[in-house]
Amino acid sequence: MDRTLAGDERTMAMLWGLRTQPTRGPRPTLDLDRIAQAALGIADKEGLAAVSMQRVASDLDVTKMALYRYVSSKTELLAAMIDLAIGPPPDLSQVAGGWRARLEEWARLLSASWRDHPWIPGATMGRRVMGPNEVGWVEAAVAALADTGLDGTEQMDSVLLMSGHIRNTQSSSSAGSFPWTTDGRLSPTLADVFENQPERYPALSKAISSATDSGRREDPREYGLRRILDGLELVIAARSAV
Amino acid sequence: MDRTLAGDERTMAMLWGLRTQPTRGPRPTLDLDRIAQAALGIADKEGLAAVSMQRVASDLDVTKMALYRYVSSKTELLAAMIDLAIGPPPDLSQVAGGWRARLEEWARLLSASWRDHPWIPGATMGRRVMGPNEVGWVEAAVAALADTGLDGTEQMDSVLLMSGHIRNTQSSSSAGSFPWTTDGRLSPTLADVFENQPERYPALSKAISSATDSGRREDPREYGLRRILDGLELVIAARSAV
DNA sequence: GAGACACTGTGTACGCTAGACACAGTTTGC
DNA sequence: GCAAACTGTGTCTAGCGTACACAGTGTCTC
Repeated sequence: MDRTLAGDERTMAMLWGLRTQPTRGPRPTLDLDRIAQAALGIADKEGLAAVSMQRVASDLDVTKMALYRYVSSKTELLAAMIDLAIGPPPDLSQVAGGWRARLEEWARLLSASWRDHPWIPGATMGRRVMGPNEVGWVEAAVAALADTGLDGTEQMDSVLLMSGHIRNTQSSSSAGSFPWTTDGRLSPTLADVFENQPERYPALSKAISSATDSGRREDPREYGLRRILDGLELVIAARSAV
Repeated sequence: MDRTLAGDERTMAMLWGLRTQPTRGPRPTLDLDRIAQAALGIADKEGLAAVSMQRVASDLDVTKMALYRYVSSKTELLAAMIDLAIGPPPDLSQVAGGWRARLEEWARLLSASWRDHPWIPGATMGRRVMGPNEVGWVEAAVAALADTGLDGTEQMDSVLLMSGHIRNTQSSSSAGSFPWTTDGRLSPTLADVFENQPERYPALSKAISSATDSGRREDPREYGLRRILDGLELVIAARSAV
């Protein structure tokens, strides 16, 4: 079990399948994949908060302490669950249209994949350990930028920018707008502020009323994505002009 | 205390100072602001996880149940703490250079403000209620875009894009790069993969080695910000050309 | 002034969490 | 055959958010 490894490195070894499995002892009734699968099912159906060691264990008909034979902490279980949920990366090499079309497809696929796992944005904030699937998605996007003239740092920063945008627009609500909304509608308190005290937030009040007037509700994710890709196109054009 | 209001609306009423304070009864020893301040101090010094009702209460020399006289749940306390941490929005009207210079300044100020509260990105994911300060920051950014020809929806989506980027690059690490790092360094396991099995992630391996070679570590936040602003500039130019 | 009322902070209790540890049972290598 | 290594279980602790009953305190009404 490589108990000598501490924390992150132990988790890395698990995620990347570097565990040496024992020869002696009783046959394990579980394996890491079944555990991660069970946790994933709970998270998808009932939300991330419903995933407790107890709950996962009971779904697998074992006691919660049995899980600790396969996973050193809940954090580690979540890491396994996240990489399982992210799933294998796509192959974009057949997408026609150059880097931009590939990144668009990449974003579309990533977003679609996350739609089934709405807890992912929240779970993938902060410091954590990446699994092979997640790195694979990064690889796919970086590969799309390989021949653009961007250097390695720029390629990775571009992917970081893209994936961050997907995460943001996936999370803040299912529609992906500001979190002042319940079901896409303004809270009564805020609606009152914008309507009856427009001088408090003049630009915002105006923007909101013009937005509700026109009604043409474009997807904030698409909007942001287009801006980002436009921005990338500029720097890429600059690089290849040199 | 407006007990009739449920959940979010109750929290809104608190954040926006719409609570009717009672006349009878003993003098309260606390007030919402002191509680939020105490919670904020704990979060800044010891992280968001250290903020428990017990801990906040003991810092204020009361029992934890006393806090529930001022706050209906921990979620509500966090909302108050977040808006306090975000702080009053800046006045950008004196910034010269048009919308782009204003948004750059806005991003710089927001990022600087969040630097003292590294827990904010994680705490502001998911669904929640916005306070007056947070709305004020949005107002400041929307105001910068008021005369650009963008419609209300586009203005708000642009601000969402900007703030999301700040949050992403603030959180994933203090340096703001991919979360495969401990102290900005690759984990031994990943370093091994990229060095000894470059065929597994060819584009990424190449990008990483070229990045470490050049060493010119540009800030991923600045990089992304520039791309976003460039993208916005394009659409704004298109709007004003019409 | 007397009482009702509304509010205060406290103490106790409940169900939940992650995880440490000791233990008995099972499989394998020597 | 026996020791070593591993399994799942049961028990335990410390902590969490929060519901609820309670005694004390201030004010408003009569």
